[in-house]
Amino acid sequence: METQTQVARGRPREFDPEEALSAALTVFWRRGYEGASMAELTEAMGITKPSLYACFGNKESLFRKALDLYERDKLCYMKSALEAPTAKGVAERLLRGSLAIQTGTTDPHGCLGVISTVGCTIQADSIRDDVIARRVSSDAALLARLERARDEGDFPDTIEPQALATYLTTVMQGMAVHASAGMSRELLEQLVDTTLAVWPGK
Amino acid sequence: METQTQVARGRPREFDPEEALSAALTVFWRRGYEGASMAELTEAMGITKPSLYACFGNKESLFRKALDLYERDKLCYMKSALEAPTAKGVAERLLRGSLAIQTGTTDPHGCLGVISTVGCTIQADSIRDDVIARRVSSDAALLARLERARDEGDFPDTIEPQALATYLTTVMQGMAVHASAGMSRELLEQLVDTTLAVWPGK
DNA sequence: GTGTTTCCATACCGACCGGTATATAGTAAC
DNA sequence: GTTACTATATACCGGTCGGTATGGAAACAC
Repeated sequence: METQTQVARGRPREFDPEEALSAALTVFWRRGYEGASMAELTEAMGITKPSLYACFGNKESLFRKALDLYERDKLCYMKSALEAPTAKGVAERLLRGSLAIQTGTTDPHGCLGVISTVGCTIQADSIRDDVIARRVSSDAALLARLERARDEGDFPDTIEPQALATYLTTVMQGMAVHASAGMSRELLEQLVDTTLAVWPGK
Repeated sequence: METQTQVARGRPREFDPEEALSAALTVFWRRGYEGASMAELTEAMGITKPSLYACFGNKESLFRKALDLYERDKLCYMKSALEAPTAKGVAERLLRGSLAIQTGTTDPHGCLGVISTVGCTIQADSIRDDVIARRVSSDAALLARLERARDEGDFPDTIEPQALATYLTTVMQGMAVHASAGMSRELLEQLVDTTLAVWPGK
């Protein structure tokens, strides 16, 4: 069986796919899936439409690859956040991590997942479902972490881990909406502080 | 000066503008401003395009009228919520009111304001700004109410009324995102209970 | 060099977008 | 009835959408 990488033949491409994908991610982030036109995408990526289709498939395929990049580069803080020693520590890392992403100076404000979930409406149902499915899997990890925290006595037994997980993701999503609407970083930091101030337990 | 209402002349319209507007609101609610096509709108409203344009102007004007209807019919609970005796009472009325709207059995799930804020991207900046402006004005009323609550000792002085207002609207917006994503009413009720359980003060 | 493969650029495709011109049908005033 | 006026229905407008056919340019193997 031939496992060797195929030898390059013919004219090599003149652009870097990763850079182009990063540019596409920025456009999707700012415009949403349906709001991003192929014209704006190709211009931001610095390539022409045939090059885009040859390299990334169609628009939907491009979006999924951009979503992969988003999870890998922007949502990596979530995994490490779950390693905090207490439930409140997890919450703080998640909230501050969300804040950092959603109010960055270079990237668009808001959360790509929220934008895609709320904004995709028409034929993009499969996109929407995909984004929601990804969210579900990350929520499951958070739930498992909070169940452990409950066993370790991080918060009162009167509060269900599921309820606390839903509550925390709700604050993060609401923060994304506020960030999309242009709320200042100072107010969003105040929001994080308030959420932590009312947080039950340690 | 002639203040009498103008006498009807010519052929009267065959549809009820309020019913048509209500149908348009449902479409905008489910699809967002840009996702709602004139074809889908006219079909849902049961009228043809010329009738729509003659009665409601253009798409943007129709949306603003639908937004007025939304505020009048769906967001009316907000005003009465501010009349609750304590800050926690205000929060509970707002949260349960949001929940009722966003998980209704007939209307689409989620909040039209959030959908319009997050989803409008391209040429619809004026729509977006309008929705955000309306939100700002209602937030100001909430802030004033919470300042009074602070003076009345409803919650500790360590928490700023502004911070608490931002926090509460954040939970409501996050709830709208979850509702748009299809979260069950049971989980959302649990979310409301949790938010009230951790609420600071009375 | 030649042949082959692949990339890039342009022009184009059908479909749909928001919006409208035109013609017909229907109602009120007279 | 006639006239004036307005709603409706159909067909259509230019523009943009996502996606592609075509032709030439560039780099590989030989």
